[in-house]
Amino acid sequence: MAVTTYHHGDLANAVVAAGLRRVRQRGLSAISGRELAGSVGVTPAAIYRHFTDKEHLRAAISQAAREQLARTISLPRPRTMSKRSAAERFRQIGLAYVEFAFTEPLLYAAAFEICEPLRPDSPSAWEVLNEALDDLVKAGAMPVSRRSGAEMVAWCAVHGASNLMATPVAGVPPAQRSVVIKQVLDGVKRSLQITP
Amino acid sequence: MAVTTYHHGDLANAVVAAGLRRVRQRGLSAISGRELAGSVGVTPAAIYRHFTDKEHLRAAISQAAREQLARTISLPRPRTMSKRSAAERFRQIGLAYVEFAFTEPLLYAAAFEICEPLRPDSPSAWEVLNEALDDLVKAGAMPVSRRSGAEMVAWCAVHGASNLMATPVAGVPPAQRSVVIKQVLDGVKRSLQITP
DNA sequence: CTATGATGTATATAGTGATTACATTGCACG
DNA sequence: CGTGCAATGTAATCACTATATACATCATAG
Repeated sequence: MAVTTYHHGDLANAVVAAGLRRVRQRGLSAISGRELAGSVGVTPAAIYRHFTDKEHLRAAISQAAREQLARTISLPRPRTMSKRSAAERFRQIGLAYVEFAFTEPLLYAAAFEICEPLRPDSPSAWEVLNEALDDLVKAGAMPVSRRSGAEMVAWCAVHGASNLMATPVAGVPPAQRSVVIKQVLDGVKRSLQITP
Repeated sequence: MAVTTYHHGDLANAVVAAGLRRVRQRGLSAISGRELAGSVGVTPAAIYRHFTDKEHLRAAISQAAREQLARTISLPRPRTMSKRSAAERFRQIGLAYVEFAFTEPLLYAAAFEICEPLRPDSPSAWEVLNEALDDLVKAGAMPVSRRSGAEMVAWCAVHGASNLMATPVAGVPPAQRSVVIKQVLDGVKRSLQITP
């Protein structure tokens, strides 16, 4: 295999991967097609063979960030679930979500900065959440009557918390964040009448 | 007063105002210093007498958007408040928040896109919310024990709902939005044990 | 008045997204 | 086995943008 080939072979993926790396440091709005092309060892115009637009490129990167978030919150799912383990897993998923927003704030922001759904190639965060809620009902840890719309109640709370704390618009000192998260998660639990 | 003066007189404010107009249509990431300067009838470089950076300019516009949001949710506050009216006002504030995110999605997004706090010159949404919560406690519509951290529980839910529905990352058809909002607001009410 | 600092202009540079014409190459089909 | 064609990358170019510097104009304090 030659050390350098005229054709890259996997430019689209390579560019998105490089884009993700860049986003983690400078944010989605700071990426430049030229710089990305350079970092992959390719001419700027080559990108336009794989992405119609810069917006298309950014959308692909945003999509990749969303998939990374989804993978992060896809906690292992035991075959049989007790009330306790279902509730615990649900909580852990929420924690993983805000933790992702914390440790990778720019990546998290990028994930929701563009939402034109280029079809995903892995289960979305939305699907992970719904599965966990179904498990709660199946395990008897949540009344069926609360199931409808529960995704939104839960996601809104967790997503809002992540948003507000990842970029400090509210004056929440970092030391207090974990207690805020606890309050929010307890609020969801109370609101959805999750029992154990 | 001459029809045209060499000195504009109020460039900083004029540029931010023009920026807000632009943001409502194309979003914060689409503003260009040159175009803004042109639309105010001034040379591009003139902006840099008032803003160090393009980032500084964008931060000022974002800040202005935040102030507009805060004004929108600053509903009139009756002198004396019953349990019912306090709870009702609290709910209306939440509704006004998501409604703002709905009717001006790009402005709303811009408000939280940059959060370096250039000091505001009007009460923030945060302050409006805290005032409403204090009123709830004073009116006896919410137990004091729930007051601590209540801002976060409420804001996270409403902010999350606004975020998720203003840019449709979740597949929520517009017709169902109002019922989702109702569920979220009811969830907050239940979580904070607001009584009437 | 007048000079001085604040504000706007003119001009220039480097980097950006995008388009075009051309070069190279892998691969399907004879 | 070629070989020709479509896919992919390159070179050169254009219009636009942010930003810096030197200069013009003005408002106003002394």
